[in-house]
Amino acid sequence: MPSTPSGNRVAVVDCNNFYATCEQVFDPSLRGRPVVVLSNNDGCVIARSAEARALGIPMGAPAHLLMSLFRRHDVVLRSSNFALYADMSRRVMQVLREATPELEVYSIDEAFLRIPSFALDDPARWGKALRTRVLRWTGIAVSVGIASTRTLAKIANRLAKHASEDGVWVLEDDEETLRVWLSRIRVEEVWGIGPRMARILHRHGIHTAWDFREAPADWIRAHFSVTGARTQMELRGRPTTGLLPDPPPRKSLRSGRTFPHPVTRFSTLREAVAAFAARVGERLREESAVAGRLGLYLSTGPHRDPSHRISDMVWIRLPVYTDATPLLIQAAHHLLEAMYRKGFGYKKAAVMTDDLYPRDRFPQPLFPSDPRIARWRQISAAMDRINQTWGRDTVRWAITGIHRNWQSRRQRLSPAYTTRWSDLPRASTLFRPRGRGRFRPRNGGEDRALFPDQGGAEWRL
DNA sequence: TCTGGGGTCCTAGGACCC
DNA sequence: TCTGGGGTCCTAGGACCC
Repeated sequence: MPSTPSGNRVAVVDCNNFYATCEQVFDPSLRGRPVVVLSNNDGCVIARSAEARALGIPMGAPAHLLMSLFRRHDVVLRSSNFALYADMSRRVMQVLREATPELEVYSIDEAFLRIPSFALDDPARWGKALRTRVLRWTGIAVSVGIASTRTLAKIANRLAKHASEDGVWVLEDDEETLRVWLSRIRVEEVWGIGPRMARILHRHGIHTAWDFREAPADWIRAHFSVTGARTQMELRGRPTTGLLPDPPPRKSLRSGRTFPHPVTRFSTLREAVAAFAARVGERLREESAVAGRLGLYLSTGPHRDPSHRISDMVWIRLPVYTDATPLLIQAAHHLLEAMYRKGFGYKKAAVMTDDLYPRDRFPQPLFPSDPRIARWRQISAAMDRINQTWGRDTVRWAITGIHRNWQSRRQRLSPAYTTRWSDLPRASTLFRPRGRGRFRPRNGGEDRALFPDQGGAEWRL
């Protein structure tokens, strides 16, 4: 099939069934079996292996409703193990980074890539080579969608998953090709069109991606603002944004949980909220950022009686831009005292910060700030260093609780294969894709012991 | 007995200013 | 005290994403 070389080609590379695949890579006994990864509290299905998908297990379904199905088909259940997935993600992205001059990491399992100019003549071949390389070096199968805009590339990626033999799809953007393929994509499957937009569109007889592309532009703009207009432009082959190779600075940070049981006691809530605030502090310092506002969210979850239902969110301005954990905890507790209502069973809580600035150039306060804050910063940073060396929560603030019975159930957790020494798999159990592949060491450092042989064929794309 | 966690962007509307 | 035009900044909340 001849392809038209084009100066503007974007690929989206997306890991297939990412969490489930990560579990299978490190536990060979899971390969070929239906594997389901569960959300926090082992609550609902957030990932399925191909085998589990084939059983008709729906995404997002509450796990307890599916227990008999799980038993009948001997489905393997796993609690989500984000330390493992994040580490595997980093490895995949590293392989991608070596294959393109421009890469935007879009999510834990997905990235946008600019196709290198030498590959523009035959992007499909390049895509296949890339896919092979990722599979051999990480054990993760990916799908590659290639087109002239991100939105079209996302559609190409769907086609790669569902209509292609080799996991790669190049979607040309001539009128005829687009008419054929966009007519087969339901409008709610288009990136950027959610349930609300879809409802309105269906009411107006717009059911497919092609219908949406062909709808009057001013009507789209009037009903769905610039967001909808941009999506339409992209479906017409006109890019509306470039890639963002350097991740832009974060604008907000949050930490929170759904509790395994409703929490009524103030003291328990106080512990949990302190722990979330402490986690936000850690993240701020990791990102070298300071926050100007802090918010607290409390919710009882859905309740039969609306008078027993709470879903509150309150923000306060911090006295200074800060990343000092004690100050964040104080602020969160201040909000909690104002918001807490006796007699309610709280199911969720979260601490969030926004108005973030880089630490080295944040707005200076008019008056010198409390000298204790500098001290708190030092203590927080010292605790970070200890925890980085010896593992998360080696030292922590006493107020964040000892027993922590508000914490999630994670009864089916896989080992931290790649990030905890004691959980390293033995060489004999290691996954060896195609018999010859090896994992690449991420930095020539700690996993050299795990993957001593980093040789293998030279790869050229 | 339930149904995760963490983000971004856009718009409307109020407060405030000249 | 009233009038109007024109602007900025901030925040809440909705919608969407993975």
